Amino acid sequence: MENNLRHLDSAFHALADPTRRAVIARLTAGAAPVKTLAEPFDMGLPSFLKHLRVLEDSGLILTEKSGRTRTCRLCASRLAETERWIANQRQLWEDHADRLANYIENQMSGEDTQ
Amino acid sequence: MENNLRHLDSAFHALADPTRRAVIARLTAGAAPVKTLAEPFDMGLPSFLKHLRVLEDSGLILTEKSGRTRTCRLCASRLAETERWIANQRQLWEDHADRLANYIENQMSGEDTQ
DNA sequence: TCGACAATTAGCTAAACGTCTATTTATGAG
DNA sequence: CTCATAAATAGACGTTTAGCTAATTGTCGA
Repeated sequence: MENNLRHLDSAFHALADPTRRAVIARLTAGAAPVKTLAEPFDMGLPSFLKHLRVLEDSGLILTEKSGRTRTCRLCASRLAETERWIANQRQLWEDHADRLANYIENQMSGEDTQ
Repeated sequence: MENNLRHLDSAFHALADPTRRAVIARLTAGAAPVKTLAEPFDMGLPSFLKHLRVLEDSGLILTEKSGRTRTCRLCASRLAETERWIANQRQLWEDHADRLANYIENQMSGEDTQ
Protein backbone atom coordinates (compact mmCIF):
# COMPACT_ATOMS: atom_id res chain seq x y z
CA MET A 1 0.00 0.00 0.00
CA GLU A 2 1.44 3.38 -0.96
CA ASN A 3 1.53 6.46 1.21
CA ASN A 4 -2.03 7.29 0.32
CA LEU A 5 -2.54 10.10 2.77
CA ARG A 6 -0.75 12.77 0.80
CA HIS A 7 -2.20 11.43 -2.41
CA LEU A 8 -5.72 11.66 -1.08
CA ASP A 9 -5.17 15.11 0.38
CA SER A 10 -4.01 16.51 -2.91
CA ALA A 11 -6.39 14.52 -5.10
CA PHE A 12 -9.48 15.56 -3.16
CA HIS A 13 -8.23 19.09 -2.96
CA ALA A 14 -7.72 19.13 -6.71
CA LEU A 15 -11.26 17.87 -7.27
CA ALA A 16 -12.79 20.49 -4.97
CA ASP A 17 -12.84 23.15 -7.68
CA PRO A 18 -15.28 23.36 -10.59
CA THR A 19 -12.64 24.55 -13.05
CA ARG A 20 -10.40 21.62 -12.26
CA ARG A 21 -13.27 19.13 -12.40
CA ALA A 22 -14.23 20.55 -15.79
CA VAL A 23 -10.68 19.97 -16.98
CA ILE A 24 -10.86 16.37 -15.79
CA ALA A 25 -14.20 15.96 -17.56
CA ARG A 26 -12.76 17.41 -20.75
CA LEU A 27 -9.75 15.11 -20.62
CA THR A 28 -11.95 12.02 -20.51
CA ALA A 29 -12.49 12.76 -24.20
CA GLY A 30 -8.77 12.61 -24.85
CA ALA A 31 -5.53 14.51 -24.35
CA ALA A 32 -5.32 18.20 -25.19
CA PRO A 33 -2.82 21.08 -25.13
CA VAL A 34 -2.97 23.79 -22.48
CA LYS A 35 -4.41 26.45 -24.74
CA THR A 36 -7.33 24.26 -25.82
CA LEU A 37 -8.08 23.31 -22.25
CA ALA A 38 -7.99 26.94 -21.11
CA GLU A 39 -10.31 28.16 -23.89
CA PRO A 40 -13.70 27.63 -22.15
CA PHE A 41 -12.74 29.48 -18.99
CA ASP A 42 -13.11 33.16 -18.31
CA MET A 43 -9.74 33.41 -16.65
CA GLY A 44 -6.21 34.50 -17.49
CA LEU A 45 -3.80 31.84 -18.69
CA PRO A 46 -1.49 32.19 -15.66
CA SER A 47 -4.46 31.55 -13.37
CA PHE A 48 -5.46 28.55 -15.43
CA LEU A 49 -1.92 27.23 -15.33
CA LYS A 50 -2.08 27.23 -11.56
CA HIS A 51 -5.09 24.94 -11.75
CA LEU A 52 -3.22 22.65 -14.11
CA ARG A 53 -0.31 22.60 -11.72
CA VAL A 54 -2.60 21.57 -8.87
CA LEU A 55 -4.01 18.78 -11.02
CA GLU A 56 -0.57 17.60 -12.04
CA ASP A 57 0.79 17.72 -8.49
CA SER A 58 -2.15 15.58 -7.40
CA GLY A 59 -1.26 13.01 -10.05
CA LEU A 60 -4.73 13.20 -11.59
CA ILE A 61 -3.26 14.38 -14.86
CA LEU A 62 0.06 13.88 -16.61
CA THR A 63 1.60 16.45 -18.91
CA GLU A 64 4.32 16.35 -21.46
CA LYS A 65 5.93 19.21 -23.28
CA SER A 66 6.82 18.86 -26.91
CA GLY A 67 8.10 21.88 -28.75
CA ARG A 68 6.19 24.86 -27.47
CA THR A 69 2.99 23.03 -26.57
CA ARG A 70 2.29 21.03 -23.44
CA THR A 71 -0.12 18.14 -23.80
CA CYS A 72 -2.23 17.04 -20.85
CA ARG A 73 -3.84 13.66 -20.34
CA LEU A 74 -5.87 12.00 -17.62
CA CYS A 75 -4.24 9.58 -15.19
CA ALA A 76 -7.04 7.10 -14.66
CA SER A 77 -5.19 5.11 -12.03
CA ARG A 78 -4.97 8.01 -9.64
CA LEU A 79 -8.62 8.77 -10.28
CA ALA A 80 -9.38 5.12 -9.48
CA GLU A 81 -7.33 5.23 -6.32
CA THR A 82 -9.32 8.21 -5.10
CA GLU A 83 -12.63 6.59 -6.01
CA ARG A 84 -11.56 3.47 -4.16
CA TRP A 85 -11.14 5.33 -0.89
CA ILE A 86 -14.75 6.47 -0.99
CA ALA A 87 -16.01 3.08 -2.15
CA ASN A 88 -14.17 1.48 0.72
CA GLN A 89 -15.76 3.74 3.32
CA ARG A 90 -19.18 3.07 1.88
CA GLN A 91 -18.53 -0.65 2.03
CA LEU A 92 -17.50 -0.44 5.67
CA TRP A 93 -20.63 1.54 6.42
CA GLU A 94 -22.85 -0.97 4.63
CA ASP A 95 -21.24 -3.86 6.48
CA HIS A 96 -21.96 -2.08 9.71
CA ALA A 97 -25.55 -1.37 8.70
CA ASP A 98 -26.02 -5.04 7.81
CA ARG A 99 -24.66 -6.23 11.15
CA LEU A 100 -26.89 -3.75 12.90
CA ALA A 101 -29.96 -4.97 11.02
CA ASN A 102 -29.14 -8.59 11.85
CA TYR A 103 -28.65 -7.72 15.48
CA ILE A 104 -31.99 -5.96 15.69
CA GLU A 105 -33.73 -8.80 13.92
CA ASN A 106 -32.24 -11.34 16.33
CA GLN A 107 -33.21 -9.22 19.31
CA MET A 108 -36.78 -8.99 18.08
CA SER A 109 -37.19 -12.72 17.42
CA GLY A 110 -35.65 -13.33 20.84
CA GLU A 111 -38.30 -11.11 22.39
CA ASP A 112 -41.02 -13.04 20.57
CA THR A 113 -40.02 -16.25 22.33
CA GLN A 114 -39.65 -14.70 25.74
CA MET B 1 -30.54 15.91 -11.24
CA GLU B 2 -29.76 18.21 -8.35
CA ASN B 3 -27.45 21.17 -8.37
CA ASN B 4 -24.43 18.95 -7.94
CA LEU B 5 -21.77 21.58 -8.46
CA ARG B 6 -21.94 23.09 -4.98
CA HIS B 7 -22.35 19.62 -3.50
CA LEU B 8 -19.23 18.36 -5.20
CA ASP B 9 -17.26 21.47 -4.31
CA SER B 10 -18.00 21.11 -0.65
CA ALA B 11 -17.85 17.32 -0.52
CA PHE B 12 -14.44 17.12 -2.17
CA HIS B 13 -13.21 19.98 -0.06
CA ALA B 14 -14.41 18.20 3.07
CA LEU B 15 -12.57 15.04 2.04
CA ALA B 16 -9.32 16.89 1.35
CA ASP B 17 -8.27 16.85 4.99
CA PRO B 18 -6.91 13.86 6.92
CA THR B 19 -8.75 14.75 10.12
CA ARG B 20 -12.06 14.91 8.31
CA ARG B 21 -11.41 11.68 6.43
CA ALA B 22 -10.57 10.01 9.72
CA VAL B 23 -13.90 11.17 11.11
CA ILE B 24 -15.68 9.68 8.09
CA ALA B 25 -13.76 6.43 8.57
CA ARG B 26 -14.70 6.35 12.24
CA LEU B 27 -18.36 6.96 11.47
CA THR B 28 -18.51 3.94 9.16
CA ALA B 29 -18.46 1.95 12.43
CA GLY B 30 -21.55 3.78 13.67
CA ALA B 31 -22.78 7.09 15.02
CA ALA B 32 -20.90 8.85 17.81
CA PRO B 33 -21.07 12.02 19.91
CA VAL B 34 -18.74 14.94 19.29
CA LYS B 35 -16.53 14.30 22.30
CA THR B 36 -15.86 10.69 21.32
CA LEU B 37 -15.07 11.69 17.76
CA ALA B 38 -12.70 14.41 18.90
CA GLU B 39 -10.80 12.16 21.32
CA PRO B 40 -8.14 10.76 18.94
CA PHE B 41 -7.06 14.14 17.64
CA ASP B 42 -4.39 16.35 19.08
CA MET B 43 -6.44 19.48 18.61
CA GLY B 44 -8.67 21.78 20.61
CA LEU B 45 -12.40 21.12 20.58
CA PRO B 46 -13.25 24.39 18.82
CA SER B 47 -10.87 23.47 16.00
CA PHE B 48 -12.40 20.04 15.77
CA LEU B 49 -15.88 21.51 15.73
CA LYS B 50 -14.95 23.52 12.67
CA HIS B 51 -14.03 20.29 10.90
CA LEU B 52 -17.36 18.80 11.91
CA ARG B 53 -19.10 21.89 10.57
CA VAL B 54 -17.33 21.49 7.23
CA LEU B 55 -18.41 17.85 7.10
CA GLU B 56 -21.98 18.72 7.98
CA ASP B 57 -22.16 21.58 5.49
CA SER B 58 -20.97 19.19 2.81
CA GLY B 59 -23.79 16.80 3.64
CA LEU B 60 -21.36 13.94 4.25
CA ILE B 61 -22.49 13.69 7.85
CA LEU B 62 -25.72 14.46 9.66
CA THR B 63 -25.87 15.56 13.25
CA GLU B 64 -28.59 15.75 15.81
CA LYS B 65 -28.48 17.33 19.20
CA SER B 66 -30.19 15.67 22.10
CA GLY B 67 -29.73 17.18 25.51
CA ARG B 68 -26.20 18.42 25.74
CA THR B 69 -24.67 15.89 23.36
CA ARG B 70 -24.63 16.06 19.60
CA THR B 71 -24.63 12.75 17.76
CA CYS B 72 -23.01 12.49 14.34
CA ARG B 73 -23.68 9.88 11.70
CA LEU B 74 -22.53 9.24 8.16
CA CYS B 75 -24.70 10.21 5.21
CA ALA B 76 -23.95 7.39 2.80
CA SER B 77 -25.99 8.85 -0.04
CA ARG B 78 -23.88 11.96 -0.25
CA LEU B 79 -20.77 9.83 -0.11
CA ALA B 80 -22.20 7.75 -2.94
CA GLU B 81 -23.01 10.82 -4.98
CA THR B 82 -19.43 11.98 -4.70
CA GLU B 83 -18.07 8.57 -5.60
CA ARG B 84 -20.38 8.46 -8.59
CA TRP B 85 -18.87 11.60 -10.07
CA ILE B 86 -15.44 10.00 -10.14
CA ALA B 87 -16.76 6.67 -11.40
CA ASN B 88 -18.54 8.51 -14.17
CA GLN B 89 -15.41 10.27 -15.34
CA ARG B 90 -13.51 7.02 -15.31
CA GLN B 91 -16.23 5.40 -17.37
CA LEU B 92 -16.11 8.19 -19.93
CA TRP B 93 -12.36 7.85 -20.13
CA GLU B 94 -12.57 4.08 -20.59
CA ASP B 95 -15.15 4.47 -23.33
CA HIS B 96 -12.83 6.84 -25.08
CA ALA B 97 -9.89 4.50 -24.68
CA ASP B 98 -11.97 1.67 -26.14
CA ARG B 99 -13.02 3.71 -29.15
CA LEU B 100 -9.42 4.73 -29.68
CA ALA B 101 -8.26 1.13 -29.53
CA ASN B 102 -10.90 0.08 -32.03
CA TYR B 103 -9.96 2.92 -34.34
CA ILE B 104 -6.31 1.99 -34.27
CA GLU B 105 -7.10 -1.65 -34.86
CA ASN B 106 -9.25 -0.76 -37.88
CA GLN B 107 -6.56 1.48 -39.28
CA MET B 108 -3.96 -1.25 -38.99
CA SER B 109 -6.08 -3.93 -40.65
CA GLY B 110 -6.85 -1.41 -43.38
CA GLU B 111 -3.16 -0.90 -43.95
CA ASP B 112 -2.67 -4.67 -44.22
CA THR B 113 -4.97 -4.84 -47.24
CA GLN B 114 -3.50 -1.80 -48.94
C1' DT C 1 16.20 36.19 -39.07
C1' DC C 2 12.12 37.97 -37.21
C1' DG C 3 7.63 38.06 -35.63
C1' DA C 4 3.79 35.47 -33.74
C1' DC C 5 2.45 32.34 -30.55
C1' DA C 6 2.37 28.75 -26.46
C1' DA C 7 3.69 28.63 -22.17
C1' DT C 8 5.91 30.30 -18.00
C1' DT C 9 7.58 33.21 -14.20
C1' DA C 10 7.29 36.91 -10.82
C1' DG C 11 4.88 39.26 -7.77
C1' DC C 12 0.60 41.51 -6.01
C1' DT C 13 -4.06 41.20 -3.51
C1' DA C 14 -8.23 39.54 -1.24
C1' DA C 15 -10.42 35.77 0.69
C1' DA C 16 -10.51 31.27 2.84
C1' DC C 17 -8.39 27.89 5.91
C1' DG C 18 -6.80 25.65 10.14
C1' DT C 19 -5.25 26.41 14.41
C1' DC C 20 -5.28 28.62 18.85
C1' DT C 21 -7.16 30.86 23.56
C1' DA C 22 -10.69 32.71 26.22
C1' DT C 23 -15.36 32.92 27.12
C1' DT C 24 -20.23 31.47 27.04
C1' DT C 25 -24.36 28.57 26.82
C1' DA C 26 -27.06 24.72 28.00
C1' DT C 27 -28.01 20.50 30.40
C1' DG C 28 -27.57 16.51 33.49
C1' DA C 29 -26.56 14.93 38.23
C1' DG C 30 -25.89 15.20 43.16
C1' DC D 1 -29.47 24.89 43.60
C1' DT D 2 -25.07 24.27 42.18
C1' DC D 3 -21.56 22.36 39.90
C1' DA D 4 -19.33 19.61 36.31
C1' DT D 5 -19.61 18.61 31.62
C1' DA D 6 -20.73 18.88 26.32
C1' DA D 7 -20.83 21.91 23.03
C1' DA D 8 -20.59 26.42 20.93
C1' DT D 9 -19.05 31.29 20.01
C1' DA D 10 -15.86 35.07 19.29
C1' DG D 11 -11.93 36.61 17.66
C1' DA D 12 -6.86 36.59 16.68
C1' DC D 13 -3.09 34.92 13.70
C1' DG D 14 -0.20 32.86 10.12
C1' DT D 15 -0.62 30.14 5.77
C1' DT D 16 -2.56 28.84 1.54
C1' DT D 17 -5.45 29.73 -2.33
C1' DA D 18 -7.25 31.81 -6.50
C1' DG D 19 -7.30 35.39 -9.09
C1' DC D 20 -4.90 39.43 -11.48
C1' DT D 21 -1.15 42.14 -14.52
C1' DA D 22 3.26 42.59 -16.46
C1' DA D 23 7.22 40.73 -18.22
C1' DT D 24 9.96 36.56 -20.02
C1' DT D 25 11.20 32.30 -22.35
C1' DG D 26 11.31 29.16 -25.96
C1' DT D 27 9.82 27.48 -30.52
C1' DC D 28 7.67 27.47 -35.01
C1' DG D 29 7.04 29.36 -39.62
C1' DA D 30 7.48 32.83 -43.27
